Amino acid sequence: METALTKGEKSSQVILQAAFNLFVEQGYHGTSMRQIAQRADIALGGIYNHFSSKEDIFTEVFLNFHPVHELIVELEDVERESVAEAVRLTGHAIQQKLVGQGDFIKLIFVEIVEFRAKHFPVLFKSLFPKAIAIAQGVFSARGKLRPYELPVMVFGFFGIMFGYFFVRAISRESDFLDGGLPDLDKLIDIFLYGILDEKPEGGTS
Amino acid sequence: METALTKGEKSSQVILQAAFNLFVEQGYHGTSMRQIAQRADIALGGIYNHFSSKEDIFTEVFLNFHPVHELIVELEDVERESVAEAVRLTGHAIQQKLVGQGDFIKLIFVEIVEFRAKHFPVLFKSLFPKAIAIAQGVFSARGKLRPYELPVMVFGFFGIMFGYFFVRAISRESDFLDGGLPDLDKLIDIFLYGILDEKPEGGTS
DNA sequence: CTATGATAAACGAACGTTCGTTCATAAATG
DNA sequence: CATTTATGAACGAACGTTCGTTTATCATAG
Repeated sequence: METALTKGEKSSQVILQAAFNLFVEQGYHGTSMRQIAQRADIALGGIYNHFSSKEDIFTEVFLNFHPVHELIVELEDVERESVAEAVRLTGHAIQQKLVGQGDFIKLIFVEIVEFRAKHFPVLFKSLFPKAIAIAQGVFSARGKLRPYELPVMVFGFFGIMFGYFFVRAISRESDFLDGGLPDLDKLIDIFLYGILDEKPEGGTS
Repeated sequence: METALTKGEKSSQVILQAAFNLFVEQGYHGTSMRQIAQRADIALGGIYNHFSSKEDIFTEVFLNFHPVHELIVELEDVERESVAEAVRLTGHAIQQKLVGQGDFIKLIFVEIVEFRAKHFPVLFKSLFPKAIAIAQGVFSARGKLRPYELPVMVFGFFGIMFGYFFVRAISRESDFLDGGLPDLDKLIDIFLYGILDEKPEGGTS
């Protein structure tokens, strides 16, 4: 047994994973402690040995138990040969990390609707400095840019990515698009044409 | 009294409005029938004279009681002198209708998370033909376009708008941005640079 | 290597409360 | 007066949490 976790720590992780899955499947108020207990294979009362309340579990899940922290670390190492390549690699890293790891965006929906985004400032403040540094790195890579302020470009890129995730989240649940998801690379290309002063090299179309 | 509504119809509308507000404030499972009754100023049991269940209320709210239907009608009349102007006017109309009328986007979050988007195909199918017609009209207005497929451009625009609403929804609840919302016109400009073969006239920067 | 005992963890019945819904009855409507 | 609408008490089920108890864990003592 090479696990460095005590039994209690192991149980906490199992509970958080079960809660994460249930929260994105049915929301916070739509998930009961009994469901969490059942999916974590732990007795109902046992949960309270590790967490003081249901909301305590959500707070822990929202602040720590998701892939955004790993994502930030990965993005710090992204190649920055040119703006176009930096943006493309960043987009793909986000897609792989957030889409690959299930419906992370839905956890944010839960936070906004069921908690009025009250935990968000805490998460945001812990990510903000690193995110700004990454953005500056990406958009100051070699390449002539139109004179947009950094936040405008960040939100533009952000919008393209979240629009993509949003459509994915809906169409995964009920595929009203006949599987016709938009091509992320083409969306990124539109963004690149939008911010670059000249045609970006290596486009998809 | 010039209202053409019977007492029952009037009550139905009051109930739907109360439910709409509560659902976007606290989600579906976070809202109780007693809260709806109280805010609509109707006795608890009286609700069931108009709706057969709590979910029936949500379905009605989600499919009919929101501003998207009016929005579609407005968009059909948008000026289409050039692609740039058509896109800008469309963006502003969406902003005014959806942001002005409160947090409509949060109703979609509730639908995705708490109902797994199960009502979405119904809404989508009722809007799809008109939406396609509008999109074709907007993007075939006078102006040379890069050779993107229509769905790619629609989703790109959609993403820009969605990202804007998303940031608004978060920062309205807990203003972690110090009120520094992105400028929608600049975001639309990025999109226009992205799809147009030449500089769009009348930009903001 | 085993025995011990304090602590940590797991258990599931039970508590008080709130939930969505129903019901008998009364009031308002037209 | 027949029908629609409003009322709020009542129902059983489900909720989050607590409780007394049992079981597991693991450093230390023998």
